[in-house]
Amino acid sequence: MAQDRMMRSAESKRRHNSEAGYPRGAETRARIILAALEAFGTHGFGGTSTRLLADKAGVTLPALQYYFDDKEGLYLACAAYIAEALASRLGPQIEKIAVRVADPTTSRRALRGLLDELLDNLADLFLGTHELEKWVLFIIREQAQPTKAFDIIYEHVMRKVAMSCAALIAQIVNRPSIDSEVRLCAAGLIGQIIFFRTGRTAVLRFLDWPDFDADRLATVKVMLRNHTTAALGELRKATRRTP
Amino acid sequence: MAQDRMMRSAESKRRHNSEAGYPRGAETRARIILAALEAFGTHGFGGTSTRLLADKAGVTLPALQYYFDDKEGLYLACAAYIAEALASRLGPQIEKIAVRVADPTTSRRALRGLLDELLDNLADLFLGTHELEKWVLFIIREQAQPTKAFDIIYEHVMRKVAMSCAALIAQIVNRPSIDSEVRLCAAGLIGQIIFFRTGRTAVLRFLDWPDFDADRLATVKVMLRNHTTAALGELRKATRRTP
DNA sequence: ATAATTATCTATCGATAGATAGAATTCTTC
DNA sequence: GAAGAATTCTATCTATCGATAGATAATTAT
Repeated sequence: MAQDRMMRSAESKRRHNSEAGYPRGAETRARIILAALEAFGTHGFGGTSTRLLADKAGVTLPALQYYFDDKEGLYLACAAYIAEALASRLGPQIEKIAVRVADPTTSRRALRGLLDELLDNLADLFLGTHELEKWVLFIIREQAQPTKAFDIIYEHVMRKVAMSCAALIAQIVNRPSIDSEVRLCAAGLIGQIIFFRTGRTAVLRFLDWPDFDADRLATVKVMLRNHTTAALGELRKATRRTP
Repeated sequence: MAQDRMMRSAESKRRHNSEAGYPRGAETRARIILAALEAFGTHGFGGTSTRLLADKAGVTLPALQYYFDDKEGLYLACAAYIAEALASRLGPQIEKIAVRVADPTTSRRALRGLLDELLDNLADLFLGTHELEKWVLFIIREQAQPTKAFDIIYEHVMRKVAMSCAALIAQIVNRPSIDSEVRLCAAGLIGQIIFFRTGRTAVLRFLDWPDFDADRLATVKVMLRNHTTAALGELRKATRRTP
């Protein structure tokens, strides 16, 4: 029995038993993650102290170790939370695209519509003002300097979205979706959106805009759509040259 | 006289007299900045300890306070260094563009050539492998979370580059360079390049590339050029609709 | 040469970082 | 309502943080 405790202690120092918990514990855990998401997004991992995290979450310091072992554990839990939240938000659309792409009767016009829908959705997600806004900062930081958290978000969300985008483009220009140029095009289109978020400060200053309000976001979307049309056109031209 | 010393001490705690220095001091100062650029870029401001900075620069801790007052002062000095380095690297090209844009006899084809040159240069700067590579990380971080350092870099470099790009586009599509759509187009084109750097990890993983080597960088540049052609085409079309 | 200035060092400060032990409390279950 | 598990607390540890004092060495000016 003492042996048993040693074993248990050896495999994990965690005191919190994650498989069996009281409702109150789960709520506290969630509260900590929500607070941490904002803090990590705003100040980064190094710039956020555990005491600040505890304060924002309305808990005492040891609660963090109790639920997440250590600071990094909490950080990774935030990444997992984001990955799941985004996956559940984008999942249906991605599945729908997979179905329509697999269906040979789907018209090119319909595929293009799905692509616009996907990019619009991403633009709203990254540039619009909503509850996810704080999380985006977390992702942006991970892009700039990937940690383990990046792997989590990439595998659960980014890869799927990019694949989805590439599949649509591939079908539209009649090429395999593994094609480098197709994937490069997908990356470029998605990247343009992401940039307007990562480079937000610079872009807004350059455009002399106070913010991406609804009207201005619409203007950006128009530009994105034009670029999509243009990019697909160029890609199709290239396809005809080397069929 | 004692009064005088008090006054001097009050106006600045800095012991290092920046206007009059020995050559050796200037060299040490430069060495610290170079080391700090890499460290700050890699670990961020909060993640870099002054002791690490001192070690990397081969100086002792108080040297940092001696030359830069405090950690933040060193950080801002890094930003100023980057701004100047980039300005001197891109300055000639920007001036050349200004001259050619002001000259009404410059052909549209020539303007397009200048635009491609500018974007190619930016792609090399941000995606190519060279001595500036470490500094880029510093900028990327500032994009994600702007501090005072961002203002320095933006005003000295980004604004000028973006203005230059917008001026070229404006002239090509025959619109004023203050036009929102023109600036948005410029931001989009530059942004695409920046994204391939900020989102480097994700992009490389998605494309299953190990790195942006010379060949692959060339492929990216081709895509950028296609997008430029396409974007200008769309913009000109829009101009004809609303002249 | 010597005085003044500039540069660098050793040693150490107070503050805060992340983490933990162990007691006290709350909740669930029987 | 008592036992036992889960949760939260107070108090504290050690390591490291950025910063400074004050002495010393190096360089230049007179």
